[in-house]
Amino acid sequence: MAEVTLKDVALASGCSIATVSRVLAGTRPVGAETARTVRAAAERLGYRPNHVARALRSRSTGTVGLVLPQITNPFFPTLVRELEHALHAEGRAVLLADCDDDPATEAARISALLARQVDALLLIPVDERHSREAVAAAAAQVPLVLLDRGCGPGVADSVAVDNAAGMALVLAHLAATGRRRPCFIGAAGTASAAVERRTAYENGAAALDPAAPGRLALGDFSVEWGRAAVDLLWPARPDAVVCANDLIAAGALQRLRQLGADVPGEVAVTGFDDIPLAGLADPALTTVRQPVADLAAEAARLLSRCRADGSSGPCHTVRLAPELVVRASSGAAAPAAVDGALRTP
Amino acid sequence: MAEVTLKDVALASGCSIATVSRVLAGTRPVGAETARTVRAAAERLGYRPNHVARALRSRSTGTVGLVLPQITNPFFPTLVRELEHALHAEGRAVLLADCDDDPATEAARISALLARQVDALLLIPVDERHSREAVAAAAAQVPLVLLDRGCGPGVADSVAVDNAAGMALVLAHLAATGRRRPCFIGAAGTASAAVERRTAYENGAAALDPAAPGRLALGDFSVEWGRAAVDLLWPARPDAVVCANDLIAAGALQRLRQLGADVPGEVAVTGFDDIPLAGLADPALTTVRQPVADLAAEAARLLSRCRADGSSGPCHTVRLAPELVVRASSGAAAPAAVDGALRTP
DNA sequence: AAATTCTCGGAGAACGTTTTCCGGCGGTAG
DNA sequence: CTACCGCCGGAAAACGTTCTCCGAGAATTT
Repeated sequence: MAEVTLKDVALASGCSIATVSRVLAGTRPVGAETARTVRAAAERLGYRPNHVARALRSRSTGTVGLVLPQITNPFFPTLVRELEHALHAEGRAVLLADCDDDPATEAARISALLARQVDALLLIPVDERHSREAVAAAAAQVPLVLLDRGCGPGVADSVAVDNAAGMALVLAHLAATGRRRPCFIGAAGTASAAVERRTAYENGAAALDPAAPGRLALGDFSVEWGRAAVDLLWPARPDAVVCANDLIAAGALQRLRQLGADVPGEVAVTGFDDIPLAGLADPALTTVRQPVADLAAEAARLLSRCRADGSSGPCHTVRLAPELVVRASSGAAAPAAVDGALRTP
Repeated sequence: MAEVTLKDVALASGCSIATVSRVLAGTRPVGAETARTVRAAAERLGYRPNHVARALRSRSTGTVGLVLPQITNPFFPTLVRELEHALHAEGRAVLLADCDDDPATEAARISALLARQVDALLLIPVDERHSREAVAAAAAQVPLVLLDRGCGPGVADSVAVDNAAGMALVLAHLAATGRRRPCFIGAAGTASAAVERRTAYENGAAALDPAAPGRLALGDFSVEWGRAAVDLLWPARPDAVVCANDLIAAGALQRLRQLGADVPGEVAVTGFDDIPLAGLADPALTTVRQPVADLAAEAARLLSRCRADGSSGPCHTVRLAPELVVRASSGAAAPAAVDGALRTP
């Protein structure tokens, strides 16, 4: 049925396969009259080019692999969406791979994708260190852009949000609204987002309180850890809980409410990423919004670019500016709570 | 570099291309000695089969297209994850397409996928009615399994949760915990999930209160609508708000809290789907959990099956049983609130 | 007017597989 | 000893494109 090939069109239009290909692909000028005939025949027969054959011959499949740690991480879906749209707009298809947060699975997925001759890879590494080898190997074969998280220096092009700037926005906001005893709930490990946000906190918090950089707890990027960390940090009665991402913040918020703490009166809570959940939390979460659409656009741009290059040149690292989104969770502090002396239940 | 072809292996192992292909693909028995040599040569040279060439010759790309309305809908990521894993386990790759909740985009994505010669399609239709034509056309070309939502009778195989059973579980639970004046916030339109959940409510709620089926508000599956609908229904002082999905329930919960309503003392709230958000809401949301992993497994199974068939046979429709997850939002009703007379602020 | 370039179209070789067909070789049966 | 039937291996034809040559005629230059 739908098996109309170039040959059929050629036969129907009375010219050669080569000519038909040229007309349809526009690779070379062709006589106006012939072109018309060919196009008419193609239309009439309902010709649809066979991408597989085209890929075999032209050594380009028009697909890019998108490898990510866990699609269920609520930060990723919006990113995936933007990427899918940006790529589709260029006529490329997206091969999706979910790594289950496991570097071994990640390596397997990468080589599966490579075996399928993807033109390029978009990759959010699972782990800065453990992903490195597989990523470097892949980068040697196809254009590869790292997203959101880095993967060691000089491995591949990368585009991410400026985590330090984001954290600085948060701290400036807290300072401006009179918070003086912040603490930090972050993630351990070597993932670049974890490291950058943590050190940005440590560097910036000292301006508020020399002891502040010391008040931090490191776990992972989960709601559960947010809950647990509050139990560790709350006894010190901070007036702000700065979280390394929104999931942690959601957990912290939940636990603080359980403990009867007044947010934001007594203690402010901030997140990072601005996932959909952030606006729904109670109180709504002050957070740092990642410029997801720009991230995707930039990644797509880098991809086209490093395909244009031979393959050489140093790695480009693009950092995009985040935006502070102030919501209820960092609203006005209760005036009485200045020194933590009197606190209403 | 990585351009090792069958020809190279053949040359290195001193036998023909055909033999190498047979050894590596295992399509035909081959002498033990030869096989060993070939395998050794392949190993040594680091041969990786070219999936594109294979696809061209064997007319099977080993890819399936996954088309969904909006990856940002929080119910989908877990489903996508399970599907990706199930498919990858069979050695198939997933081509992802996001439709932006728009039937026209959906049609475009479907034909793009078809042009790329996907072996099959997994599709969550945007709209029961508007998706129909494109879906039927696609189903004529490749095996196609509908997921989560139907698309009119007899169009294609489909696997979904038993929405009626899920709603029945909710109503039974509400009845058992003494709720007598339920209301329903649902979605308008013809999407099968919307229709099935709505009619299941209408049928089941009459047992609690003859007037209950009348208390419903229809909008869409969003948080915003959940908020808005509460303003419509709360004046009638229901003692349970049954929502058609978790997003609506989250919005309803938020608005009810704003209005000072006591959940669950005064009014219970239930959702549907059990998205990650449900456990995080305050109070945690009672909801109906979809058997996502089973859904994915069943879809994968159907896919392999209808590929085995010629293409004929009637459509199979698989309905999986959901599970009620009881959380705080439908806990014990306040004993005093029986007739809505006295209500504590 | 002859020589050169330019334009347009066709024949056919790739691309890397799978698969069909065929031929040789050893064994068993006639 | 000849005929037939495995078995195993090779040659070569697909699969549907793209792209490189080539050649014929028209257009331009010398």
